[in-house]
Amino acid sequence: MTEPSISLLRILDASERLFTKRGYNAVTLRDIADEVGIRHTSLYHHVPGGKEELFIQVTERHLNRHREGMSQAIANAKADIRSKLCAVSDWLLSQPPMDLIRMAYSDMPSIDPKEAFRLSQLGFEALLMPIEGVLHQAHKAQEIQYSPGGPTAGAFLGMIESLFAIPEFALTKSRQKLAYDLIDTWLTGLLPRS
Amino acid sequence: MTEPSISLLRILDASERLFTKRGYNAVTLRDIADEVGIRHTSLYHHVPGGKEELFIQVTERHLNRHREGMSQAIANAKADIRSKLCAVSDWLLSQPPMDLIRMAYSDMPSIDPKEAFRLSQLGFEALLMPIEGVLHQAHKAQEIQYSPGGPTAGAFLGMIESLFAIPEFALTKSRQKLAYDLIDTWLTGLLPRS
DNA sequence: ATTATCTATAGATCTATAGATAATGC
DNA sequence: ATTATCTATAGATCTATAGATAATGC
Repeated sequence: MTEPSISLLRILDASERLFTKRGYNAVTLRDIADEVGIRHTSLYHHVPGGKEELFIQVTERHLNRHREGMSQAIANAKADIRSKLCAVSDWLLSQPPMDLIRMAYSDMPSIDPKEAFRLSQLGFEALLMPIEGVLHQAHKAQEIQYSPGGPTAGAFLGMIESLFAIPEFALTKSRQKLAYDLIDTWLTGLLPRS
Repeated sequence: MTEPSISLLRILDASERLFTKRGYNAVTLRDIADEVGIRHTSLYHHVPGGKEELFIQVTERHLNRHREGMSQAIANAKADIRSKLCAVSDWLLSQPPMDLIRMAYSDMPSIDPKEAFRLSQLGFEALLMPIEGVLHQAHKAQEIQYSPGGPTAGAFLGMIESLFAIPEFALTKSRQKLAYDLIDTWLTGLLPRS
């Protein structure tokens, strides 16, 4: 594992910004090169595989960071379920939107199926498994009612990510605070507690 | 308002299938023409504005159908909040995934900003307003606790749409049933009711 | 006569390669 | 000497237009 050069890092960072924002197909090598400040042909010196390899490297790196960030957030949070979920939410909102539906329906069909499968797997491990773990833990501690292996972890992710659909100018509170409200509601329920 | 011809309808249907599935940038006019069974140049006879007009027409039509379908679902459901939300969920799952994040970050930046704004507005009216209405109604009837104008409606949408991220082969139950479970949890809360 | 499709083609853009030139490291 | 960038260019693909040909409606 050799250290990536500064140039490569700048390329990966720019690619990540663009790919995560607009998706694989809406980004061109020119866009990336422009953002780095070089000609687009120079990208091939660092990433011979071109656009597809760039996307795969960047997505893999991003998902690994997510796995790391999620487990850190969970480990450092207080033991109760609310603290854990808020920590996960903080982490998710600190990163660019992670749109699993776009990944599955739009990005992945455009790349090599084998790599697509591997990345999907990694996405599952990095994003859903940690949440599932938190819920499972709380379930074992009899803190919550919940049936494992269901759609709950994915739904939590979708709920938090939905905050990215609110445009900046329409935000009255920070996304973080909105997320905490959502988590509280999710824990206690919409129905009044007699 | 003249009736659209059969050919135009087939073109719009094919476009809608492809655009909703893969997004604006991942679909080419060739893809659409292939699915219809004509040459891609023939599309211009029906839609002179080309790809962009096609996308706008199709998205507008889809969102109008959503507005109609949502309000129908809500109107026909029983009066209690759970029935209303389940009806909304049934409707949403009967349609292709509606990925608001992809729309906002990937599709919309690729088209005329004025049209993008109009479509976003329409999306808000068609999808979020009806859900907001259901919550508001239930709040007035003192059925639920909830603060209007917040992220709740969007979160509900994100939660239901998250079920589309589960691949077909991984589904143990139908998406519909998974959705009902999510709604129940959302209403009563994860925390045990004493 | 009108409507719908086709062929041929222009022009733009995109990914990618080859080889020349500049910058950097010993 | 090696590494990173550039210029020039090939080849593919995409959107779009013009004008010919076929199908349809009166």
